[in-house]
Amino acid sequence: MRAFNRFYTRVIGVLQAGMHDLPYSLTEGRVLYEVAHAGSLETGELRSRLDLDAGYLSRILTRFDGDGLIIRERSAADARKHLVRLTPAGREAFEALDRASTDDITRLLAGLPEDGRERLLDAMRAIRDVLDPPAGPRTTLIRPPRDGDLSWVVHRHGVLYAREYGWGRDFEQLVARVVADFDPACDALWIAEVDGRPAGCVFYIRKDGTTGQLRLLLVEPSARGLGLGRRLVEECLRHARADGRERVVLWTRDCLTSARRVYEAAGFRLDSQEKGSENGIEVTEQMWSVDL
Amino acid sequence: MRAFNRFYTRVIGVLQAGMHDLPYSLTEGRVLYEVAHAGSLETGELRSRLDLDAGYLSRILTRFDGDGLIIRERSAADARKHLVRLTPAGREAFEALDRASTDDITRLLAGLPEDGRERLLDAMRAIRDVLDPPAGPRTTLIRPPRDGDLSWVVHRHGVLYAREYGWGRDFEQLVARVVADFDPACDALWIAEVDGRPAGCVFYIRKDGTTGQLRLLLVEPSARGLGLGRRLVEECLRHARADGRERVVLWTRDCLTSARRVYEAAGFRLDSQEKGSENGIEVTEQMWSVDL
DNA sequence: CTCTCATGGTTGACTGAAGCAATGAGTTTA
DNA sequence: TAAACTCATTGCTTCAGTCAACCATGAGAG
Repeated sequence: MRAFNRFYTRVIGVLQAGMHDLPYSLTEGRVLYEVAHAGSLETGELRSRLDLDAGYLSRILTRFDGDGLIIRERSAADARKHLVRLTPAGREAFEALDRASTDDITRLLAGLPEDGRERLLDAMRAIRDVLDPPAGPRTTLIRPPRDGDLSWVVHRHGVLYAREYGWGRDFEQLVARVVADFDPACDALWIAEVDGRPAGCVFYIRKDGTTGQLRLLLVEPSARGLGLGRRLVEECLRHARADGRERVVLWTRDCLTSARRVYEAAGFRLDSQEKGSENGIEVTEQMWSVDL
Repeated sequence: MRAFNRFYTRVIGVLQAGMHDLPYSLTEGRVLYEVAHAGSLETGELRSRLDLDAGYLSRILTRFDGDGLIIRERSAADARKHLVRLTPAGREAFEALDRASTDDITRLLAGLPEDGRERLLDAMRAIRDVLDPPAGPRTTLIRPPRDGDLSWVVHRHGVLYAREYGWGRDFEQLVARVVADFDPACDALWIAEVDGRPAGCVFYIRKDGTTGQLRLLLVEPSARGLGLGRRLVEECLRHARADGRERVVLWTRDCLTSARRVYEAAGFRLDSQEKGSENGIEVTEQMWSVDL
């Protein structure tokens, strides 16, 4: 991590060096940025956003005012406070700055291989998500599948169960078979999204007679505790009723305790279980069902 | 990307703020770091590594010398140059600095959720790999499959072909079926690695009689041009011979031009082709074979 | 209504980081 | 051996940013 910090400090340094021909320091640029994006802003707000010293900010604003980039005026509500907004000249200065920065980044990105940009942006998003999880309630959504979801399902099952329970090839193939046999004409699949990215899934499979089967319920560790498991199961049962089923069954293993709680809450009851083994690991297969 | 830069500047700032009780500036810390890691270093080398002004560096070194952290001595080979190395006190100062930095990072990481650390480090590695690809020749390897590879195969096929050719659910299910039907007792799979990470694959499927089939040849865009496709196909044919096959066949589509070149180079010839359509997109299915 | 105190902004003085340029010691080359 | 060059040092300067004193305004108590 420290190696990365050293490295990235240098990257940022290189990008900023490219902007040295413009007459604004980094901090001044940030001020312009904030004011440009807010339209009109109290200086106090500006100060706290950029974590600047009041005196320093005052001087910067005085200079900007002198250069005709901004207009400062007293707040009508509280004459102690000042409001700041950009003049046309200020907006132009901001846009020049913005353009210079965009150019630098474009130049950097242009030197990258095909898929590099995407990987870069993915990784950056991941870092932000980890270090500074978006505060407010995360937006969740249960939706029908799209292209790409099936391979996502296989991949995440493989990765997560390998990590959490050590299940290997047999399990991956089992998942692949379910996905391969999935028939959109009579089966169904829902994907749970958190903030626009897949975070869980469940399959509904139409069995013979009046029975349906729930399969491959998964919720990403990072998305647990949001009630997605419950909603996925509910969606599945609702669909089963609409599909004329009288009963839904599912297979699971005793080690999947959090899934079990979801099944119980949805009305499933344990019908039978038997011990088996996979790759030398003891597992207890369970069969659950619910009457609709 | 700019949002990330702003964000990460703040992260680095926070980490450095935690070290403010120590009497060294960021640059001084970097100097200590370089000298500590190099053992003994010419000041010129130091200057170019850290990209410092000669005067500024001279002053820093003078101060360090005064504080008894380093020893400066003239180079025996060229008395204009100076050599710098740490005194025991200097090493101790460096270690204190190092410890403070480690502590800060540990504290930051401790506040993260379970899988966060891993995602963070993965993402950081990805960013470095993209922005500053390890120079020397990349190490490549063709190896038998491990746990997790099957789901990787499904996932990358789904993602890459969706991106490059717009193939969707049908193709994902086709791949899933191949993976589900894969029988390690008579079939085979090889994974190509670049720098220790999966970058390609190929399946060998034993067909009836004396025929084998090559399936799901894939090389990541970032790993193309390294000859991995050729090596995967060779591995597959070698195995087919060892498995007593007289002939290996494969299906492909005419739009996969780079794969075609690999097949031709390996001795495959086009047997037949027919037009079809998938999701409304025209495709030409081709059948190739090679006699062993 | 006015006095007091809190808040917000401004200004002057100051510090530390860092760059520039002149200087001098030492080295290489014509 | 003199000229050209390299390298470290030092004085001067700039710039970013902090601190503290000060002034204007607003809010609440008597």
